[in-house]
Amino acid sequence: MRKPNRLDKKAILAEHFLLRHLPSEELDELVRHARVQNYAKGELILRKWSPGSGMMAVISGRVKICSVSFDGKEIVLDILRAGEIFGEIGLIDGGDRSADAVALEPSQLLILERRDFLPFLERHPQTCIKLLAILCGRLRQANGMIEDTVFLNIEARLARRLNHLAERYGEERPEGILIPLKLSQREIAALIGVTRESVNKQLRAWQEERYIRVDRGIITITDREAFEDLAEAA
Amino acid sequence: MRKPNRLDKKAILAEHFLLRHLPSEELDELVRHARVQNYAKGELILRKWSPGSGMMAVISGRVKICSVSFDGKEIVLDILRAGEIFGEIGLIDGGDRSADAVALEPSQLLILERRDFLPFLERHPQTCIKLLAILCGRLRQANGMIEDTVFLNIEARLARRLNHLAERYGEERPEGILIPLKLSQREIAALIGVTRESVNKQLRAWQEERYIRVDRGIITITDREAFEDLAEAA
DNA sequence: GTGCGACGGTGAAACAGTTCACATTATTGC
DNA sequence: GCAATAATGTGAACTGTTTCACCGTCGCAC
Repeated sequence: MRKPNRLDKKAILAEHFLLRHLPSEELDELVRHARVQNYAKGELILRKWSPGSGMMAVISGRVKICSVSFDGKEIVLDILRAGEIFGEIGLIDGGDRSADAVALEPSQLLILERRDFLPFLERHPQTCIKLLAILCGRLRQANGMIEDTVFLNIEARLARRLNHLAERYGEERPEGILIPLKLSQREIAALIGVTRESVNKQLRAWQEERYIRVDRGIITITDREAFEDLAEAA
Repeated sequence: MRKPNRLDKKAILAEHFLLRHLPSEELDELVRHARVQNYAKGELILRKWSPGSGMMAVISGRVKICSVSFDGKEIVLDILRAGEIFGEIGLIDGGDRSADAVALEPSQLLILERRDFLPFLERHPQTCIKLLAILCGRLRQANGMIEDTVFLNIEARLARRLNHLAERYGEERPEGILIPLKLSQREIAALIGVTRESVNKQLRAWQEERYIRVDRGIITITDREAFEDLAEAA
Protein backbone atom coordinates (compact mmCIF):
# COMPACT_ATOMS: atom_id res chain seq x y z
CA MET A 1 0.00 0.00 0.00
CA ARG A 2 1.64 3.24 -1.07
CA LYS A 3 1.72 6.36 1.01
CA PRO A 4 -0.94 8.87 -0.03
CA ASN A 5 0.23 12.40 -0.73
CA ARG A 6 -1.53 15.59 0.18
CA LEU A 7 -3.82 15.56 -2.83
CA ASP A 8 -4.97 12.02 -2.11
CA LYS A 9 -5.75 12.94 1.44
CA LYS A 10 -7.72 15.93 0.31
CA ALA A 11 -9.73 13.79 -2.09
CA ILE A 12 -10.49 11.34 0.69
CA LEU A 13 -11.61 14.05 3.07
CA ALA A 14 -13.64 15.78 0.39
CA GLU A 15 -15.56 12.58 -0.26
CA HIS A 16 -16.54 12.04 3.29
CA PHE A 17 -20.09 12.74 4.32
CA LEU A 18 -18.99 14.78 7.26
CA LEU A 19 -16.99 17.22 5.20
CA ARG A 20 -18.57 17.04 1.79
CA HIS A 21 -19.91 20.58 1.78
CA LEU A 22 -16.66 22.32 2.69
CA PRO A 23 -14.94 24.74 0.34
CA SER A 24 -11.56 23.79 -1.02
CA GLU A 25 -9.46 26.09 1.17
CA GLU A 26 -11.04 24.73 4.30
CA LEU A 27 -10.20 21.22 3.25
CA ASP A 28 -6.60 22.24 2.71
CA GLU A 29 -6.50 23.39 6.28
CA LEU A 30 -7.63 20.00 7.51
CA VAL A 31 -5.35 18.10 5.16
CA ARG A 32 -2.31 19.80 6.62
CA HIS A 33 -2.98 17.99 9.86
CA ALA A 34 -4.51 14.73 8.70
CA ARG A 35 -2.32 11.66 9.06
CA VAL A 36 -2.66 8.37 7.21
CA GLN A 37 -1.74 5.07 8.79
CA ASN A 38 -1.81 1.41 7.80
CA TYR A 39 -2.82 -1.49 9.98
CA ALA A 40 -2.33 -5.21 9.45
CA LYS A 41 -5.13 -7.74 9.73
CA GLY A 42 -5.89 -8.35 13.39
CA GLU A 43 -3.92 -5.34 14.57
CA LEU A 44 -5.24 -3.37 17.52
CA ILE A 45 -5.96 0.21 16.46
CA LEU A 46 -7.41 1.61 19.67
CA ARG A 47 -7.44 0.06 23.10
CA LYS A 48 -10.31 0.57 25.49
CA TRP A 49 -9.50 2.91 28.40
CA SER A 50 -6.45 4.31 26.64
CA PRO A 51 -6.40 8.11 26.50
CA GLY A 52 -7.91 8.99 23.16
CA SER A 53 -7.84 12.23 21.34
CA GLY A 54 -8.15 11.52 17.63
CA MET A 55 -10.87 10.47 15.28
CA MET A 56 -10.31 7.94 12.49
CA ALA A 57 -11.87 7.56 9.07
CA VAL A 58 -11.64 4.25 7.24
CA ILE A 59 -10.04 4.71 3.83
CA SER A 60 -9.91 1.01 3.03
CA GLY A 61 -10.36 -2.26 4.88
CA ARG A 62 -12.71 -3.18 7.69
CA VAL A 63 -12.59 -2.28 11.37
CA LYS A 64 -14.52 -3.77 14.26
CA ILE A 65 -15.39 -1.80 17.37
CA CYS A 66 -15.56 -4.22 20.25
CA SER A 67 -15.14 -4.78 23.94
CA VAL A 68 -13.82 -7.83 25.76
CA SER A 69 -14.85 -8.90 29.24
CA PHE A 70 -12.37 -9.91 31.93
CA ASP A 71 -13.12 -13.57 31.15
CA GLY A 72 -12.63 -13.28 27.42
CA LYS A 73 -16.16 -12.88 26.17
CA GLU A 74 -16.41 -10.40 23.32
CA ILE A 75 -19.14 -8.04 22.17
CA VAL A 76 -18.87 -6.31 18.79
CA LEU A 77 -20.58 -2.94 18.80
CA ASP A 78 -20.05 -2.15 15.15
CA ILE A 79 -18.20 -3.12 11.99
CA LEU A 80 -17.05 -0.26 9.79
CA ARG A 81 -16.03 -0.08 6.18
CA ALA A 82 -14.49 2.50 3.86
CA GLY A 83 -16.04 5.94 4.23
CA GLU A 84 -17.15 5.48 7.83
CA ILE A 85 -15.64 7.10 10.90
CA PHE A 86 -15.00 5.99 14.47
CA GLY A 87 -13.32 7.26 17.61
CA GLU A 88 -15.28 10.49 17.40
CA ILE A 89 -16.23 10.29 21.07
CA GLY A 90 -12.64 10.69 22.15
CA LEU A 91 -12.33 13.51 19.67
CA ILE A 92 -15.16 15.45 21.20
CA ASP A 93 -14.98 14.87 24.92
CA GLY A 94 -11.32 13.98 25.14
CA GLY A 95 -12.13 11.06 27.43
CA ASP A 96 -10.68 7.56 27.31
CA ARG A 97 -11.57 5.19 24.51
CA SER A 98 -14.86 3.48 25.20
CA ALA A 99 -14.02 0.32 23.26
CA ASP A 100 -11.30 -1.50 21.34
CA ALA A 101 -10.91 -1.04 17.60
CA VAL A 102 -9.34 -3.89 15.60
CA ALA A 103 -8.53 -4.13 11.90
CA LEU A 104 -10.41 -7.11 10.44
CA GLU A 105 -8.40 -6.81 7.22
CA PRO A 106 -5.34 -4.85 6.19
CA SER A 107 -6.73 -1.35 6.58
CA GLN A 108 -5.77 2.21 5.84
CA LEU A 109 -7.02 4.90 8.18
CA LEU A 110 -6.98 8.65 8.16
CA ILE A 111 -6.45 10.24 11.53
CA LEU A 112 -7.60 13.68 12.66
CA GLU A 113 -6.30 14.93 15.97
CA ARG A 114 -8.45 16.64 18.55
CA ARG A 115 -6.20 19.65 18.86
CA ASP A 116 -6.54 20.28 15.12
CA PHE A 117 -10.14 19.36 14.59
CA LEU A 118 -11.81 20.95 17.59
CA PRO A 119 -10.90 24.54 16.63
CA PHE A 120 -12.00 23.66 13.13
CA LEU A 121 -15.38 22.53 14.46
CA GLU A 122 -15.85 25.81 16.28
CA ARG A 123 -15.49 27.65 13.03
CA HIS A 124 -17.77 25.31 11.06
CA PRO A 125 -21.17 24.89 12.65
CA GLN A 126 -22.43 22.98 9.63
CA THR A 127 -19.82 20.32 10.16
CA CYS A 128 -20.60 20.36 13.84
CA ILE A 129 -24.25 19.68 13.15
CA LYS A 130 -23.38 16.84 10.81
CA LEU A 131 -21.27 15.33 13.53
CA LEU A 132 -24.24 15.68 15.86
CA ALA A 133 -26.30 13.72 13.35
CA ILE A 134 -23.70 10.96 13.22
CA LEU A 135 -23.72 10.67 16.99
CA CYS A 136 -27.51 10.54 16.97
CA GLY A 137 -27.33 7.61 14.57
CA ARG A 138 -24.91 5.82 16.88
CA LEU A 139 -27.16 6.48 19.82
CA ARG A 140 -30.20 5.08 18.05
CA GLN A 141 -28.20 2.01 17.13
CA ALA A 142 -26.93 1.52 20.68
CA ASN A 143 -30.37 1.91 22.19
CA GLY A 144 -31.73 -0.58 19.69
CA MET A 145 -29.04 -3.02 20.70
CA ILE A 146 -29.96 -2.65 24.37
CA GLU A 147 -33.60 -3.32 23.59
CA ASP A 148 -32.75 -6.34 21.49
CA THR A 149 -30.56 -7.96 24.10
CA VAL A 150 -33.09 -7.38 26.86
CA PHE A 151 -36.28 -8.20 24.95
CA LEU A 152 -35.41 -10.88 22.42
CA ASN A 153 -34.23 -14.47 22.35
CA ILE A 154 -31.31 -15.62 20.26
CA GLU A 155 -33.35 -16.50 17.20
CA ALA A 156 -34.91 -13.04 16.90
CA ARG A 157 -31.69 -11.22 17.74
CA LEU A 158 -29.73 -13.10 15.15
CA ALA A 159 -32.45 -12.60 12.55
CA ARG A 160 -32.52 -8.86 13.21
CA ARG A 161 -28.78 -8.55 13.06
CA LEU A 162 -28.58 -10.41 9.77
CA ASN A 163 -31.35 -8.20 8.42
CA HIS A 164 -29.40 -5.13 9.47
CA LEU A 165 -26.27 -6.36 7.76
CA ALA A 166 -28.30 -7.22 4.68
CA GLU A 167 -29.80 -3.73 4.57
CA ARG A 168 -26.50 -2.04 5.10
CA TYR A 169 -24.21 -4.14 2.96
CA GLY A 170 -26.43 -6.65 1.14
CA GLU A 171 -26.12 -7.45 -2.58
CA GLU A 172 -29.04 -8.72 -4.66
CA ARG A 173 -28.57 -12.22 -6.10
CA PRO A 174 -30.95 -14.48 -8.00
CA GLU A 175 -31.17 -16.81 -5.00
CA GLY A 176 -31.67 -14.03 -2.45
CA ILE A 177 -29.77 -11.23 -0.73
CA LEU A 178 -26.11 -11.91 -0.09
CA ILE A 179 -24.17 -10.45 2.82
CA PRO A 180 -20.69 -9.80 1.43
CA LEU A 181 -18.85 -10.07 4.72
CA LYS A 182 -16.79 -13.09 5.55
CA LEU A 183 -17.73 -13.62 9.16
CA SER A 184 -16.90 -16.67 11.25
CA GLN A 185 -19.63 -18.00 13.51
CA ARG A 186 -17.55 -16.74 16.40
CA GLU A 187 -17.65 -13.21 14.98
CA ILE A 188 -21.39 -13.41 14.38
CA ALA A 189 -21.83 -14.59 17.95
CA ALA A 190 -19.88 -11.58 19.22
CA LEU A 191 -22.14 -9.29 17.19
CA ILE A 192 -25.12 -10.27 19.30
CA GLY A 193 -23.32 -11.24 22.49
CA VAL A 194 -23.97 -14.99 22.61
CA THR A 195 -21.86 -18.15 22.27
CA ARG A 196 -20.72 -19.48 18.92
CA GLU A 197 -22.43 -22.79 19.67
CA SER A 198 -25.79 -21.06 19.88
CA VAL A 199 -25.17 -19.30 16.58
CA ASN A 200 -24.11 -22.56 14.98
CA LYS A 201 -27.29 -24.32 16.02
CA GLN A 202 -29.49 -21.44 14.86
CA LEU A 203 -27.83 -21.08 11.46
CA ARG A 204 -28.05 -24.84 10.99
CA ALA A 205 -31.76 -24.82 11.82
CA TRP A 206 -32.38 -22.00 9.33
CA GLN A 207 -30.52 -23.86 6.63
CA GLU A 208 -32.77 -26.87 7.27
CA GLU A 209 -35.78 -24.62 6.80
CA ARG A 210 -34.25 -23.08 3.64
CA TYR A 211 -34.35 -19.58 5.10
CA ILE A 212 -30.66 -19.03 4.44
CA ARG A 213 -27.76 -20.56 2.54
CA VAL A 214 -24.20 -20.52 3.85
CA ASP A 215 -21.21 -20.85 1.57
CA ARG A 216 -17.80 -20.69 3.22
CA GLY A 217 -18.94 -18.22 5.84
CA ILE A 218 -20.84 -16.04 3.36
CA ILE A 219 -24.52 -15.95 4.21
CA THR A 220 -27.32 -15.49 1.70
CA ILE A 221 -30.84 -14.84 2.93
CA THR A 222 -32.99 -16.91 0.56
CA ASP A 223 -36.38 -16.48 2.19
CA ARG A 224 -36.50 -12.82 2.91
CA GLU A 225 -40.11 -12.76 4.01
CA ALA A 226 -39.85 -15.52 6.56
CA PHE A 227 -36.80 -13.70 7.80
CA GLU A 228 -38.49 -10.38 8.37
CA ASP A 229 -41.18 -12.18 10.34
CA LEU A 230 -38.51 -13.69 12.53
CA ALA A 231 -37.00 -10.27 13.13
CA GLU A 232 -40.31 -8.67 14.03
CA ALA A 233 -41.79 -11.32 16.32
CA ALA A 234 -40.36 -12.13 19.71
CA MET B 1 -47.87 25.03 39.79
CA ARG B 2 -48.00 28.58 38.48
CA LYS B 3 -47.17 29.51 34.94
CA PRO B 4 -43.62 30.88 34.60
CA ASN B 5 -43.24 34.21 32.86
CA ARG B 6 -40.53 35.23 30.44
CA LEU B 7 -38.04 36.12 33.14
CA ASP B 8 -38.45 32.79 34.85
CA LYS B 9 -37.88 30.97 31.60
CA LYS B 10 -34.78 32.98 30.98
CA ALA B 11 -33.45 32.17 34.41
CA ILE B 12 -34.07 28.49 33.81
CA LEU B 13 -32.32 28.50 30.47
CA ALA B 14 -29.43 30.54 31.81
CA GLU B 15 -28.83 27.98 34.52
CA HIS B 16 -28.65 25.09 32.19
CA PHE B 17 -25.27 23.59 31.47
CA LEU B 18 -25.87 23.65 27.76
CA LEU B 19 -26.49 27.37 27.63
CA ARG B 20 -24.66 28.70 30.63
CA HIS B 21 -22.06 30.67 28.69
CA LEU B 22 -24.50 32.55 26.47
CA PRO B 23 -24.82 36.34 26.61
CA SER B 24 -28.09 37.78 27.78
CA GLU B 25 -29.44 38.88 24.39
CA GLU B 26 -28.92 35.41 22.96
CA LEU B 27 -30.91 33.92 25.79
CA ASP B 28 -33.72 36.34 25.11
CA GLU B 29 -33.86 35.02 21.61
CA LEU B 30 -34.31 31.48 22.85
CA VAL B 31 -36.80 32.45 25.52
CA ARG B 32 -39.10 33.93 22.92
CA HIS B 33 -39.62 30.43 21.56
CA ALA B 34 -39.32 28.28 24.64
CA ARG B 35 -42.55 26.75 25.90
CA VAL B 36 -43.25 25.44 29.41
CA GLN B 37 -45.56 22.53 30.04
CA ASN B 38 -46.75 20.55 33.05
CA TYR B 39 -47.21 16.82 33.24
CA ALA B 40 -49.01 14.73 35.83
CA LYS B 41 -47.43 11.74 37.52
CA GLY B 42 -47.46 8.79 35.16
CA GLU B 43 -48.29 10.91 32.14
CA LEU B 44 -46.74 9.99 28.81
CA ILE B 45 -44.59 12.85 27.55
CA LEU B 46 -43.16 11.31 24.41
CA ARG B 47 -44.18 8.10 22.66
CA LYS B 48 -41.66 5.92 20.89
CA TRP B 49 -41.94 6.09 17.08
CA SER B 50 -43.95 9.29 17.18
CA PRO B 51 -42.53 12.05 15.00
CA GLY B 52 -40.37 14.13 17.27
CA SER B 53 -38.96 17.53 16.72
CA GLY B 54 -38.43 19.19 20.05
CA MET B 55 -36.03 18.87 22.92
CA MET B 56 -37.13 19.02 26.55
CA ALA B 57 -35.38 20.23 29.68
CA VAL B 58 -36.59 19.15 33.10
CA ILE B 59 -37.43 22.15 35.26
CA SER B 60 -38.85 20.12 38.12
CA GLY B 61 -39.92 16.53 38.73
CA ARG B 62 -38.49 13.28 37.39
CA VAL B 63 -38.77 11.72 33.96
CA LYS B 64 -37.96 8.19 32.87
CA ILE B 65 -36.83 7.31 29.37
CA CYS B 66 -37.98 3.79 28.61
CA SER B 67 -39.08 1.29 26.05
CA VAL B 68 -41.68 -1.44 26.31
CA SER B 69 -41.60 -4.72 24.41
CA PHE B 70 -44.62 -6.15 22.61
CA ASP B 71 -45.20 -8.49 25.59
CA GLY B 72 -45.03 -5.78 28.21
CA LYS B 73 -41.46 -6.09 29.45
CA GLU B 74 -39.93 -2.70 30.16
CA ILE B 75 -36.40 -1.37 29.98
CA VAL B 76 -35.55 2.01 31.49
CA LEU B 77 -32.71 3.70 29.66
CA ASP B 78 -32.39 6.68 31.96
CA ILE B 79 -34.01 8.63 34.74
CA LEU B 80 -33.70 12.41 34.57
CA ARG B 81 -34.08 15.13 37.15
CA ALA B 82 -34.20 18.91 37.17
CA GLY B 83 -31.53 20.48 35.02
CA GLU B 84 -31.18 17.55 32.64
CA ILE B 85 -32.36 17.38 29.05
CA PHE B 86 -33.85 14.67 26.84
CA GLY B 87 -35.32 14.26 23.39
CA GLU B 88 -32.28 15.90 21.83
CA ILE B 89 -31.98 13.15 19.24
CA GLY B 90 -35.26 14.15 17.66
CA LEU B 91 -34.15 17.74 17.84
CA ILE B 92 -31.03 17.08 15.84
CA ASP B 93 -31.91 14.47 13.27
CA GLY B 94 -35.64 15.11 13.15
CA GLY B 95 -36.32 11.38 13.26
CA ASP B 96 -38.95 9.57 15.28
CA ARG B 97 -38.64 9.29 19.03
CA SER B 98 -36.39 6.40 19.96
CA ALA B 99 -38.08 5.70 23.30
CA ASP B 100 -41.00 6.65 25.53
CA ALA B 101 -40.68 9.40 28.11
CA VAL B 102 -42.91 9.24 31.19
CA ALA B 103 -43.25 11.64 34.11
CA LEU B 104 -42.45 9.75 37.33
CA GLU B 105 -43.75 12.67 39.37
CA PRO B 106 -45.68 15.83 38.59
CA SER B 107 -43.13 17.50 36.34
CA GLN B 108 -42.56 20.79 34.64
CA LEU B 109 -40.71 20.77 31.34
CA LEU B 110 -39.30 23.42 29.08
CA ILE B 111 -39.66 22.69 25.39
CA LEU B 112 -37.46 23.95 22.58
CA GLU B 113 -38.61 23.29 19.05
CA ARG B 114 -36.35 22.10 16.28
CA ARG B 115 -37.30 24.91 13.93
CA ASP B 116 -36.25 27.46 16.54
CA PHE B 117 -33.23 25.77 18.00
CA LEU B 118 -31.49 24.42 14.91
CA PRO B 119 -30.84 27.86 13.38
CA PHE B 120 -29.68 28.94 16.81
CA LEU B 121 -27.21 26.06 16.90
CA GLU B 122 -25.77 27.06 13.55
CA ARG B 123 -24.96 30.46 14.92
CA HIS B 124 -23.49 29.16 18.20
CA PRO B 125 -20.75 26.59 17.66
CA GLN B 126 -19.92 26.61 21.35
CA THR B 127 -23.40 25.44 22.19
CA CYS B 128 -23.17 22.93 19.39
CA ILE B 129 -20.01 21.48 20.85
CA LYS B 130 -21.57 21.26 24.28
CA LEU B 131 -24.44 19.36 22.76
CA LEU B 132 -21.91 17.05 21.15
CA ALA B 133 -20.42 16.42 24.56
CA ILE B 134 -23.82 15.57 25.99
CA LEU B 135 -24.43 13.07 23.21
CA CYS B 136 -21.02 11.55 23.84
CA GLY B 137 -21.96 11.04 27.45
CA ARG B 138 -25.17 9.32 26.42
CA LEU B 139 -23.25 7.12 24.02
CA ARG B 140 -20.77 6.07 26.67
CA GLN B 141 -23.63 5.27 28.99
CA ALA B 142 -25.45 3.24 26.34
CA ASN B 143 -22.36 1.28 25.39
CA GLY B 144 -21.70 0.58 29.04
CA MET B 145 -25.23 -0.72 29.38
CA ILE B 146 -24.74 -3.06 26.43
CA GLU B 147 -21.55 -4.42 27.94
CA ASP B 148 -23.17 -4.89 31.33
CA THR B 149 -26.14 -6.81 29.99
CA VAL B 150 -23.98 -9.05 27.83
CA PHE B 151 -21.11 -9.65 30.25
CA LEU B 152 -22.54 -9.60 33.74
CA ASN B 153 -24.97 -11.60 35.86
CA ILE B 154 -27.78 -10.01 37.80
CA GLU B 155 -25.83 -9.50 40.98
CA ALA B 156 -23.07 -7.51 39.29
CA ARG B 157 -25.44 -5.55 37.08
CA LEU B 158 -27.60 -4.52 39.98
CA ALA B 159 -24.56 -3.58 42.05
CA ARG B 160 -23.18 -1.44 39.25
CA ARG B 161 -26.48 0.27 38.68
CA LEU B 162 -26.91 1.10 42.33
CA ASN B 163 -23.36 2.41 42.40
CA HIS B 164 -24.13 4.63 39.44
CA LEU B 165 -27.22 5.99 41.09
CA ALA B 166 -25.25 6.54 44.28
CA GLU B 167 -22.54 8.45 42.43
CA ARG B 168 -25.02 10.54 40.52
CA TYR B 169 -27.61 11.27 43.17
CA GLY B 170 -26.26 9.82 46.42
CA GLU B 171 -26.33 11.67 49.75
CA GLU B 172 -23.86 10.98 52.54
CA ARG B 173 -25.40 9.64 55.74
CA PRO B 174 -23.83 8.34 58.96
CA GLU B 175 -24.89 4.81 58.08
CA GLY B 176 -23.75 4.97 54.45
CA ILE B 177 -24.68 6.55 51.15
CA LEU B 178 -28.37 7.07 50.57
CA ILE B 179 -29.98 7.01 47.14
CA PRO B 180 -32.73 9.63 47.35
CA LEU B 181 -34.98 8.12 44.70
CA LYS B 182 -38.11 6.31 45.62
CA LEU B 183 -37.94 3.34 43.28
CA SER B 184 -40.11 0.25 43.44
CA GLN B 185 -38.43 -3.09 42.87
CA ARG B 186 -40.28 -3.22 39.58
CA GLU B 187 -38.67 0.06 38.51
CA ILE B 188 -35.25 -1.11 39.60
CA ALA B 189 -35.77 -4.31 37.63
CA ALA B 190 -36.61 -2.30 34.52
CA LEU B 191 -33.41 -0.31 34.99
CA ILE B 192 -31.33 -3.42 34.38
CA GLY B 193 -33.79 -5.37 32.27
CA VAL B 194 -34.62 -8.28 34.58
CA THR B 195 -37.69 -9.44 36.53
CA ARG B 196 -38.77 -7.85 39.77
CA GLU B 197 -38.54 -11.26 41.46
CA SER B 198 -34.84 -11.44 40.71
CA VAL B 199 -34.30 -7.95 42.08
CA ASN B 200 -36.26 -8.80 45.18
CA LYS B 201 -34.15 -11.86 45.91
CA GLN B 202 -30.91 -10.00 45.33
CA LEU B 203 -31.84 -7.02 47.49
CA ARG B 204 -32.96 -9.41 50.22
CA ALA B 205 -29.67 -11.30 50.07
CA TRP B 206 -27.71 -8.05 50.35
CA GLN B 207 -29.74 -6.95 53.32
CA GLU B 208 -28.89 -10.28 55.01
CA GLU B 209 -25.23 -9.57 54.40
CA ARG B 210 -25.62 -5.98 55.67
CA TYR B 211 -24.41 -4.49 52.40
CA ILE B 212 -27.51 -2.34 52.07
CA ARG B 213 -30.47 -1.13 54.07
CA VAL B 214 -33.90 -0.57 52.53
CA ASP B 215 -36.44 1.74 54.11
CA ARG B 216 -39.74 2.11 52.26
CA GLY B 217 -38.10 1.75 48.86
CA ILE B 218 -35.23 4.08 49.69
CA ILE B 219 -31.92 2.23 49.49
CA THR B 220 -28.84 3.06 51.54
CA ILE B 221 -25.56 1.41 50.68
CA THR B 222 -24.06 0.64 54.07
CA ASP B 223 -20.99 -1.36 53.04
CA ARG B 224 -19.64 0.68 50.21
CA GLU B 225 -16.44 -1.31 49.83
CA ALA B 226 -18.07 -4.70 49.52
CA PHE B 227 -20.33 -3.07 47.03
CA GLU B 228 -17.63 -1.75 44.78
CA ASP B 229 -16.12 -5.22 44.72
CA LEU B 230 -19.43 -6.61 43.58
CA ALA B 231 -19.60 -4.05 40.80
CA GLU B 232 -16.09 -4.74 39.60
CA ALA B 233 -16.06 -8.53 39.64
CA ALA B 234 -18.12 -10.62 37.25
C1' DG C 1 2.42 -33.61 1.55
C1' DT C 2 2.09 -33.18 6.37
C1' DG C 3 1.07 -31.01 10.47
C1' DC C 4 -1.27 -27.50 12.97
C1' DG C 5 -4.46 -24.24 14.44
C1' DA C 6 -8.85 -22.27 13.45
C1' DC C 7 -13.51 -23.25 12.23
C1' DG C 8 -17.81 -25.83 12.15
C1' DG C 9 -20.83 -29.34 14.14
C1' DT C 10 -23.23 -31.68 17.96
C1' DG C 11 -25.14 -33.85 22.17
C1' DA C 12 -25.39 -34.05 27.37
C1' DA C 13 -25.26 -31.75 31.59
C1' DA C 14 -25.32 -27.63 34.28
C1' DC C 15 -27.10 -23.26 35.44
C1' DA C 16 -28.93 -18.61 35.72
C1' DG C 17 -32.91 -16.41 35.46
C1' DT C 18 -37.84 -16.53 34.41
C1' DT C 19 -42.43 -17.90 35.22
C1' DC C 20 -46.01 -18.96 38.12
C1' DA C 21 -48.59 -19.24 42.14
C1' DC C 22 -49.60 -17.52 46.30
C1' DA C 23 -48.96 -15.08 51.02
C1' DT C 24 -48.00 -10.88 53.30
C1' DT C 25 -47.42 -6.03 53.91
C1' DA C 26 -47.74 -1.01 52.44
C1' DT C 27 -50.04 2.74 50.29
C1' DT C 28 -53.64 5.21 48.25
C1' DG C 29 -58.23 6.99 47.38
C1' DC C 30 -62.57 7.96 48.98
C1' DG D 1 -60.95 4.22 58.55
C1' DC D 2 -61.49 0.82 55.36
C1' DA D 3 -61.52 -1.19 51.02
C1' DA D 4 -58.96 -1.46 46.99
C1' DT D 5 -54.71 -1.63 44.91
C1' DA D 6 -49.91 -1.85 44.53
C1' DA D 7 -45.65 -3.52 46.29
C1' DT D 8 -42.92 -7.05 48.50
C1' DG D 9 -41.55 -11.76 49.71
C1' DT D 10 -40.73 -16.57 48.48
C1' DG D 11 -40.55 -21.43 46.94
C1' DA D 12 -41.03 -24.81 43.01
C1' DA D 13 -41.06 -25.88 38.33
C1' DC D 14 -39.47 -24.66 33.96
C1' DT D 15 -36.58 -23.12 30.09
C1' DG D 16 -33.21 -20.93 27.06
C1' DT D 17 -28.58 -20.54 26.90
C1' DT D 18 -24.08 -21.73 28.26
C1' DT D 19 -20.56 -24.88 29.24
C1' DC D 20 -18.04 -28.74 28.18
C1' DA D 21 -16.29 -32.44 25.69
C1' DC D 22 -15.43 -34.21 21.59
C1' DC D 23 -15.28 -34.96 16.37
C1' DG D 24 -14.33 -33.94 11.67
C1' DT D 25 -12.89 -30.60 8.19
C1' DC D 26 -10.78 -26.79 6.07
C1' DG D 27 -6.94 -23.74 4.88
C1' DC D 28 -2.34 -22.36 5.41
C1' DA D 29 2.74 -22.73 6.50
C1' DC D 30 6.81 -24.94 5.78
